[in-house]
Amino acid sequence: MKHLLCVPGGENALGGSCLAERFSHYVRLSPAEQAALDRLEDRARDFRRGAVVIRENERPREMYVVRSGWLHSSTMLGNGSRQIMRFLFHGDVLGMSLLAFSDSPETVTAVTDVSLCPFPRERFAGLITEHPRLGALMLGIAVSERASLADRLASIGRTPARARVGSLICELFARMRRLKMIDGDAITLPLTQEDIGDATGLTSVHVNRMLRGLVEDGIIERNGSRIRMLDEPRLTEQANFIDRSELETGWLPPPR
Amino acid sequence: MKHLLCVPGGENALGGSCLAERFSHYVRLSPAEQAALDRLEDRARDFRRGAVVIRENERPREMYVVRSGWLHSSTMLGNGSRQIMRFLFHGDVLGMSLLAFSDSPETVTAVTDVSLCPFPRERFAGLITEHPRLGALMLGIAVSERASLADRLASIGRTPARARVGSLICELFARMRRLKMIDGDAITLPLTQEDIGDATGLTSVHVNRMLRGLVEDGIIERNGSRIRMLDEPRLTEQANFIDRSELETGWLPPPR
DNA sequence: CGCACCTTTGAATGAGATCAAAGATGGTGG
DNA sequence: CCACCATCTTTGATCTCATTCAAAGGTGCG
Repeated sequence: MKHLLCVPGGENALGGSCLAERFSHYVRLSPAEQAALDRLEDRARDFRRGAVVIRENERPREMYVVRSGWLHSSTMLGNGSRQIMRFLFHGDVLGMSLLAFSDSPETVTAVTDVSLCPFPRERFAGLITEHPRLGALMLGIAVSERASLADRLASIGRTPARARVGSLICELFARMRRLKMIDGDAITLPLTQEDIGDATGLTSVHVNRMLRGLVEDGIIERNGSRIRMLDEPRLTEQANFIDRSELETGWLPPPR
Repeated sequence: MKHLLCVPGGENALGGSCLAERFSHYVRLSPAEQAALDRLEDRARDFRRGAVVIRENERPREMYVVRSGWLHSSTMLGNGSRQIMRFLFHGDVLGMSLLAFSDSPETVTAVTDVSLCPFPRERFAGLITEHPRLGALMLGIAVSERASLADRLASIGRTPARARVGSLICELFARMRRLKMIDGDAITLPLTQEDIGDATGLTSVHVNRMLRGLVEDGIIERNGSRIRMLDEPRLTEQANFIDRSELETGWLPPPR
């Protein structure tokens, strides 16, 4: 399980900011925007597998963009159980809640070793003042994350266990495919069945049985932490999964 | 069950835009911002109880701010069941998903008669270009809604039925109190127990039993659609409820 | 005043949780 | 390089919370 670690030197990624790379999936950045984004981020910071990057109820100092590795965001309930809200990959923003709350409502944990590009909230405010289109784009990203959460809510609130697990698998495949983190038709999950349970509102025991059922029905194949997709259309349909990774950019204001 | 209907004439609310009123809860608007907001909205539009304002998978033309009345946003699953995501009150924005998707991922339905202030997406883009602080504020609102969804997700995914119902009641009390929609320590819910079930991931039968249990334990009191809160601290604790209606505005860029 | 819709209640059923223990797996240090 | 230990997966048995099914009260609107 190897992941890119820190690239030394003043700049972050190879020649540009992490956020710029993410944004450029949606729009063609103007030179001025590109330059402003290059000034946004601090030097990349690394965390080990299991490290807590942002802790619930604490006051994060910065926001981050994922450069490499997996993370998840979760909350801890009073009764000791955990709900995982979302998994974060390359290009995902963490700590956005800093734009609404001084104390973080969520814990963000590194699932693998990760490298993150940090940037302070105030500098971000400057960025979107100078470049409103980028602010609008970030708003679009926030809205789309809200929709993903809503999908997961419907999945957990209104579908049986098998569909919940299926839906998570579909989502991971869709997102990882888009990031080329997929190997043919298989992905590697650095997750325990307990993690999957915490994301789907199930116990690890029951997750095990559901996975097993999906294998028996020839929908997926597993060995170790590797999952091969055998019948994606069927799983997508059984799980009510809808891919929302496309972003509508037609309404955005012009660049500066 | 009476609600304000349309105010005829060129302007929307009494001397200003609905969105301006919402924003002014968080920041003091500059004259330029105020003026721009006044130009944002079209004439208010009314819908009857039960009307569908935005339909899933269709292409909404505009966004709206709630001027009066209740609505909820929901999705319909393939199996015919419904998940209610969120209830919308005075000042809430609907159709924000238009900023990320061309097709709406959610249905928005009027729970009571409502009056809404519509504004087109493109004009909104112009607004936040001229006034980046308002864009930043909208971003904050989107992020805070995401957090509320996350809270509900944890509630549904990881707490028993009684706590789920309790959490919803706490949320409604907190939000309605802030909007002065509360009468002493009681609120009026224009919801059926089926609606509550669709919001909490339960059946109406079980919602009934849970409400009944809360009454028996002296936590709430009911008659008809009226709910009186008798022991809010206890309910808040049992339901793991956290009020997130406060918004952090310290990071916002200066107004124009 | 009557009908449609909502609430309430009981009994039976079932999906998923809990409890317990036996295999796998893999990372670590000797 | 191997052995050991911790962690994770798998499986079975039992239990429980919530659903389902069914039917009897309420309530308010037209």
